[in-house]
Amino acid sequence: MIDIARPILPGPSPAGRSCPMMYSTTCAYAIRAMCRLTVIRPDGYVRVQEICDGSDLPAYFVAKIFRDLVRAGLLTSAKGRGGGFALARRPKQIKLYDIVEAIDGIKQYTQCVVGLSKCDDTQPCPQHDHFKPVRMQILSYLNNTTLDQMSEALARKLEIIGLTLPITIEGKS
Amino acid sequence: MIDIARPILPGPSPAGRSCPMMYSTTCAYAIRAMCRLTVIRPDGYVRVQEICDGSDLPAYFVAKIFRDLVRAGLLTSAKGRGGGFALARRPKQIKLYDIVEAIDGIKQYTQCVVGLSKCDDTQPCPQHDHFKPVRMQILSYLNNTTLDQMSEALARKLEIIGLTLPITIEGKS
DNA sequence: ATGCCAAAGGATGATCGGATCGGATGGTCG
DNA sequence: CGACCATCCGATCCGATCATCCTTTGGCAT
Repeated sequence: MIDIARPILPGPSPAGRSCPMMYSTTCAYAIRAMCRLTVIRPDGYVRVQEICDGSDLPAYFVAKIFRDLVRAGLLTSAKGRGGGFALARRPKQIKLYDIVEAIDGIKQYTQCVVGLSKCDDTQPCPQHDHFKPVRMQILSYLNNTTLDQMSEALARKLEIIGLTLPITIEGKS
Repeated sequence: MIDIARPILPGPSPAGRSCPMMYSTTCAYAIRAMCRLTVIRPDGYVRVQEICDGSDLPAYFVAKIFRDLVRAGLLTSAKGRGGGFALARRPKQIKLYDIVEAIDGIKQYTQCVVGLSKCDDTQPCPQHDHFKPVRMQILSYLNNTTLDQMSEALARKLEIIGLTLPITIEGKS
């Protein structure tokens, strides 16, 4: 089994909140789960359980997240035997940006870093100008990274360490 | 009074969590409050109330945050009349990195973006490699931005829009 | 010394995101 | 048709974060 540690340890943390740097925990789950789905079967339905097996991804929660992704148009779903979730588009056509937009929204990437909603107009913001290039690079990263690339990277790494996801076609686990 | 909107509107948000992009809400408060402190009086004690007046900064909460910053060695404090909080070092010597480290911690900037604690060793991570340059730029931003610069920018913007912080020396509000 | 003042600290409540569960819905296959 | 299967949906629990209040501590000035 894959020994993937928990997202961010709560811990005692004299200094350190559990807030991730860029993605919410939910969004990180979404990204990882979609990558695994793509690796397992990029063009067919995959059950949630199949995706989460052998990882620390919480199946119930991933199912809920996937529902949101269906509404967002990134996934399709099918009930009943042989059902599950499938990509709505080709992996190359799904950008990291799309996933983040669907789950976390993109307001935070257009808003002020320190949380002032109108720092570019009349509201003073201590770092708006300096931060702009950083923000640009992040957005560029989100826009230029595709599910195709990410799942490719994941597959390669899994191969290197000698692990395989439960790749099954028309079969059961 | 300054009409500074709340950090991130909760709202109905079909897609969007209230989690800021990089800093926790608490950390954003810390940054803004320290900037205001610096603008008001960079080399003396300033009362919390004085800092928060005319802003949306929650005074009680800022007071609590400042306590942590005292423990972290970024601020000093003095009780009684004429007391308050003061910078422990010159504004040029205080990096944005220091504030973030004290409040949010820096684990998130060294960890994997998708939350895998050991993605660089044996754990597969779908985007570790591609994200590296982005992370580098963010860290560089945090390390090269000083309180001096930020408060300077804040002061300039306040001036442009014709607002002044309650700058009082030895006086009362 | 005494009174005012401001931070220190603890206790508490509100809110939100993360996570779980049970039943409803609807499709598939025999 | 009817049993099974997997998503869908709502309700809910939990913990951390955010925020407030009140009491205590200690320093300054008169």
